[in-house]
Amino acid sequence: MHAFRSHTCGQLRKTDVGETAKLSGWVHRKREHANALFIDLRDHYGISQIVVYPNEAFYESAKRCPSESVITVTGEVLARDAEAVNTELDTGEVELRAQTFLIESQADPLPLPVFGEQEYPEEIRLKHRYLDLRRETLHNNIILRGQVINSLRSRMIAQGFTEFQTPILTASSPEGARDFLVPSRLNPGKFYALPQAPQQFKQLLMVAGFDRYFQIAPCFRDEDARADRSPGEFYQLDVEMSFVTQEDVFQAIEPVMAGVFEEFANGRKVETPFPRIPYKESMAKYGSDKPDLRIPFELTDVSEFFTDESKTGFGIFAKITNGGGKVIAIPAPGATDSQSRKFFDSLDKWAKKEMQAPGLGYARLRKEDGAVVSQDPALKNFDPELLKALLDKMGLGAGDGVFFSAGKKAAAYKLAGAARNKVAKELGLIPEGVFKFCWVIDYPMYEWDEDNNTIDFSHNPFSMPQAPEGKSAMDVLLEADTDEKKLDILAYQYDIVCNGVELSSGAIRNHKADVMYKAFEIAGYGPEVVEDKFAGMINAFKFGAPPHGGIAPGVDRIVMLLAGTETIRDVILFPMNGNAQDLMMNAPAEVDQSALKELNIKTVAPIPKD
RNA sequence: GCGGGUGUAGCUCAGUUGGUUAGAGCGCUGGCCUGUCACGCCAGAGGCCGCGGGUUCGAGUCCCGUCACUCGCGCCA
Repeated sequence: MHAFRSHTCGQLRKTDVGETAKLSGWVHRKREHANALFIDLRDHYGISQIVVYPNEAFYESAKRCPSESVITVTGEVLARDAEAVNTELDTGEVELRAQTFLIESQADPLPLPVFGEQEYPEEIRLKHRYLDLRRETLHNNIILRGQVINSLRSRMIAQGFTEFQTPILTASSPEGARDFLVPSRLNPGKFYALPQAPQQFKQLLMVAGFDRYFQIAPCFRDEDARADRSPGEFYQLDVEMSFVTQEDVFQAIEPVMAGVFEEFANGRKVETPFPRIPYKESMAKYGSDKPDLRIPFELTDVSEFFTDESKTGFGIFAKITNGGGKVIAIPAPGATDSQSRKFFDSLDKWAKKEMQAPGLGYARLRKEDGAVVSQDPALKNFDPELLKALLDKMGLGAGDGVFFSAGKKAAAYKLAGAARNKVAKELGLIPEGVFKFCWVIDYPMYEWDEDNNTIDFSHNPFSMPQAPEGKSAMDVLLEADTDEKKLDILAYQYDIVCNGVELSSGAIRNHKADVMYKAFEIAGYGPEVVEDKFAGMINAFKFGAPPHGGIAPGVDRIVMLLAGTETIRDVILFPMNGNAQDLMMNAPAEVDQSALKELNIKTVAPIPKD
């Protein structure tokens, strides 16, 4: 018989009754009864019940064996009596009567109980990740992750893509995030950067004629964490294709995404085809370029209703709208009927505290003398006809509520978009069990940089500017002789979004060197910047570059959506905490002076705050 | 960098307007129980109330500071 097991803990069935079996695993739970000790023995595959009778020499040792110790048990497979069958377990019709009992590895008292679905503090979970990973939910999430990646790979390969491995030690890449730097021993004073994405490499692969590239690519960005953004590193399904239009990229990727989501949906619906929403429309309707389409209501620009203070009796919004600002209405269907005043006040408080906004106005709508009115400040003194027009435009009536986000255009929409998500969540208006995707398209090429009062790239500087029939991208750039015209230029730049989670950006790339120089010139960068920062790529484009484009959906976020978890850490094996520290491995850490000396590096004390 | 929340037993939490010896459940230890499977019953151990300062006759509770974790803003095209 094998040294450790003849079967796994999830394997034994009624057909094995009478056989001698050997199982190894972790002591999951113990139950001592008057005349028998029951042990739930767990491994990766399942749980089997071990029964130990008091006449066995090892009874005391088994009884004292701490939870999560690893043991090996040999014994006879017994059928359970009908009333003793556990229908919850696949192995519940049988049990193993222990005849030998060996503790392979005894466990100390646990900092983190494995049994049960109790929530535990992040700090302890991360420090003892190997224990947390034994727990069912996390264990299953990680298995799911492996299956999803496998599915993505096969779907890409089936479409004629080839997987490539691009360098990890490379030069600073053009993505715009902070780089992780790696000092070079052989080149004193110089540094590699870890790739923020294999962007230039995949474009170079197109120049090299490989036509269809993909990679489950590790990416490194030194930016602060969020619930859906792991600090430091993440994986994306990096894709690039030659001789394609934007539509070709959509046709290639949409079936992959829809397919993998359907494969692991587990009863949840995936709506296809994915709607396409222009960026401008997305901002207007949802206040965001990552709209959650599950939410059954949209934003409305109601600025025009608030401009005349003599008709609204509400000076603040009049001042804002007359000063070029916006008032954006967020409906709260049924909230006046279903919620107390506290609900409305708490959203205002949330806007002030969490969003660091001036506030969120609200109005509760009730029927009085046949008309729908509100006694809350924003609408209280409204001209009746104007109020009716406002409510008609938004389709609101008695029993509903409405919130108002007011301020400069960008800030007003940003708060409104966040409020739309918040209101829908609190009112329980986000349906579970459905994945609603969309493509957000037609991103602007440039945006106004408020801080520096200049025009800058709004997204990826390597996107191809859109040009109408008969005109070239170069024509479009040359004709944009005012800031206004420059800001109107659209790019072949797109995002794919699912349930309000941004899965990926992508673009048809700018493969023409002259157009690239011109595009950078508009954003205020001379040719030397292009040549210095993006040397590898721009030089390659001078030797015959195919038109190409691609996309890079985030693997962690895909798994997160499929696993239904709130934080991205729940689909990552060994995540770092919010301060980008690995509490288990103790990283980052100081290193020996000798190592620094070899790298020609001296550290200095951190500059004290003020 | 900024803001919110949290911090009480190994873990999840309760702890009233400041008032005697800070509690419960889970876990742990010991005992009991003829079959449990979140077993049940009895008993026990376990606390710098995050840390530092202050107010007060008296602080888990109030004030100031600080640290940690977390959520968000900035940042991440």
